[in-house]
Amino acid sequence: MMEEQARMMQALSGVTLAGHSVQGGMGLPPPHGHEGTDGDGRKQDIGDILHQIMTITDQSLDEAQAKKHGLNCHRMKPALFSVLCEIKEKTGLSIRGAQEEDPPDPQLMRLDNMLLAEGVSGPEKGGGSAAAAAAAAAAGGGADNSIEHSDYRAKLTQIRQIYHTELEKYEQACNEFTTHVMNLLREQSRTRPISPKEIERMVGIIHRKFSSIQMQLKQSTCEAVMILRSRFLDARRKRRNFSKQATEILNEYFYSHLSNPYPSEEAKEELAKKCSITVSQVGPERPSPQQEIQTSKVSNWFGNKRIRYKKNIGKFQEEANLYAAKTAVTATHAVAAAIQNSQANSPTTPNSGSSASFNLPNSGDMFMSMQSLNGASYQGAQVGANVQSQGDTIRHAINQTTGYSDRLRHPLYSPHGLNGNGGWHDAPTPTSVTSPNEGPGSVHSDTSN
DNA sequence: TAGCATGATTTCTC
DNA sequence: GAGAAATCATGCTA
Repeated sequence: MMEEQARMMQALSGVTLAGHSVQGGMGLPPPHGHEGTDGDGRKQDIGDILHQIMTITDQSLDEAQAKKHGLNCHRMKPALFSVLCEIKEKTGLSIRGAQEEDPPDPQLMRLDNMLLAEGVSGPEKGGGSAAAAAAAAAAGGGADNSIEHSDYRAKLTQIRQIYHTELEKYEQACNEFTTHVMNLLREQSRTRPISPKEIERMVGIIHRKFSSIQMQLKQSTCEAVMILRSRFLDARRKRRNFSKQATEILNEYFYSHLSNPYPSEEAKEELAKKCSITVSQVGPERPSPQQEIQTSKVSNWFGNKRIRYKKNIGKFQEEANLYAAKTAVTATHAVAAAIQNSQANSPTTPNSGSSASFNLPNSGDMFMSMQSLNGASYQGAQVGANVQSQGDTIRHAINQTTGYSDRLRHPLYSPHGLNGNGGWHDAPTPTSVTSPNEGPGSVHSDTSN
């Protein structure tokens, strides 16, 4: 430091002051009239001043204050000050030259791009829609995942809000600190050679420091988004078993349509609605709409069931028999009740039975079984009005119950729909899918398969 | 905790 | 795009 000052002193004795030589170039009037000795006098004067500046720190506070005041009022002060500023500026420029041309930080660019892509930074447009859409595509469903998406979006919005709040805070703090430092430097510039450029430089340093803090914020925000994303994707993989009731409904449908276990979209929706009661709960929380079985889940279930059934018919035989027996009993009771009902009521008012909304057996299986139940074809049974009426009522009654009537014929139910290759597609597709007695709430079997 | 059950996902085919 | 088949990953139970 002392060496530097000495160098400056040395430089000052011959250096230019804003382009002019010290001697006669300062615009300062010679203190005394003798040209020959004036130069030496001024040099001595400047030397004195510099000596005083250099030794000011060695003195007591009071002495230093007094000397400072004297120096401030010295006639040479403005000139000397500008020279010092010039020297500082020159040295500063050489240091700065290397620093200023910083290439954009690739790490920062990556973070910025990611935040933009995730919808955290940049204009708000339903934050993270791209990510959510990607996740939706991965899930293989559209609207089915809307609930999860809304959760994801809600959490992303939270992150976005926190990010922007923190960013604002940082910017505010940066501005406040910058203003404070600028004021301080301006204040000090009265006693120290601080040029405006130097203040600018200082501001730049402060901004760089604050942007490094911002980078940390961006980094942690990115991490939060990644965690959220991975959790969201993991959540899709998590499963909870369907409730017993739901499984029974699905099984009933499956075994009643064993010749063609491909529910149509409507059937899937209906089944989804029917099964939406719950999925089995592990915790104490109550079922939410999120837990409702959706049509895609129904598709999954049927896909799994078909495959597993086909792979191990023997194992599922028991289950099939169980459902057959169970529903056969119900069906028999229903038939008996229907006959009784039809006899008690007016013969001209058929279909006055129950109004169950979910007619599982409105399928080819059911229609075929009706034929066998009547001991003749359905068409052949239409002999008289009463006969027809009774036939309709019985058929309706069975329709309203379960439709495992084909199993009434077979004490041990066999999967007649499976072909030799183990596929269902070549199975005898029911000729009539729309049973003559189809109700508005009935579920169709998918004939496209 | 192992082994089975089962819902979800991925890959491939038609 | 729907379904088959394989596979993954979690839930459940003995």
